Amino acid sequence: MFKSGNQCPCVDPCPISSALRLIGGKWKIRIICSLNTDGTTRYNELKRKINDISNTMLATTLKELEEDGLIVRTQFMEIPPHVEYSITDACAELIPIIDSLGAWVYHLNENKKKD
Amino acid sequence: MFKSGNQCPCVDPCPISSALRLIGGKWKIRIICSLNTDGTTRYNELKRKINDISNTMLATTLKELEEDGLIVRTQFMEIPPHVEYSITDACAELIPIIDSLGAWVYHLNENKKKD
DNA sequence: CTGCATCCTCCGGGATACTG
DNA sequence: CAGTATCCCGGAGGATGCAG
Repeated sequence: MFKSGNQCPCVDPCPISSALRLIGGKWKIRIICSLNTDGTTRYNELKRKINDISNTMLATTLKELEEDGLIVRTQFMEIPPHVEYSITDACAELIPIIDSLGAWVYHLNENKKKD
Repeated sequence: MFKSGNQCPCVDPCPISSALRLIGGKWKIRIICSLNTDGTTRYNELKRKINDISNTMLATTLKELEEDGLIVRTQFMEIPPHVEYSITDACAELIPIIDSLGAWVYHLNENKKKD
């Protein structure tokens, strides 16, 4: 198993690179953070909150996140259509990790200002 | 300041997206992990350890990592040239974070197998 | 040994229009 | 409302050769 505390094996598949593929790309973090902050959200609501994202990218990114098990899609059989998205428990466990990533970058930039 | 524990502000510049830009791309994690595991390493040694990387990508990626303050380049004024690379303290602080990312992906995949 | 210059390919991502 | 279909472009990344 993968023991936390180990160094990256630097072999394929590198688990860290796998993680970066899951949350990489231009929009995934934005979507995850939005769903985490505001909870369950509908498609068009999400589109309004995440500025400048196109339908193409929102739809394909949501599909990828769902396939990777990071978000859940709930479809209500109504006319007009009604679909809701929310993060999974696995994705919730990711939040503190990416949060510490943000803190790390903050400190990195603070130290650069001193130069 | 950026307080750990906060949600991602989902505004530009998102600190998490900034972090992903610093360590994203095809080779950065590989290089960081290699330098972290093996310590100070010369250019060609690095090229041998990181399989399939071209000179173009190794050189440009190393330069980016150096500009971002993640690695240090030490040049010895010799003929033939002798250059050594190692991670900075700031980069060392990143290791446990990306390590927990790896652990997170591992558990994500384990849970998928049960389906 | 440690790179840089050049050229090329592929695909992430955007614009626009259309649909059940 | 919640997406698909289609076309397109720029930039990340690869191959090869040259240089100090």
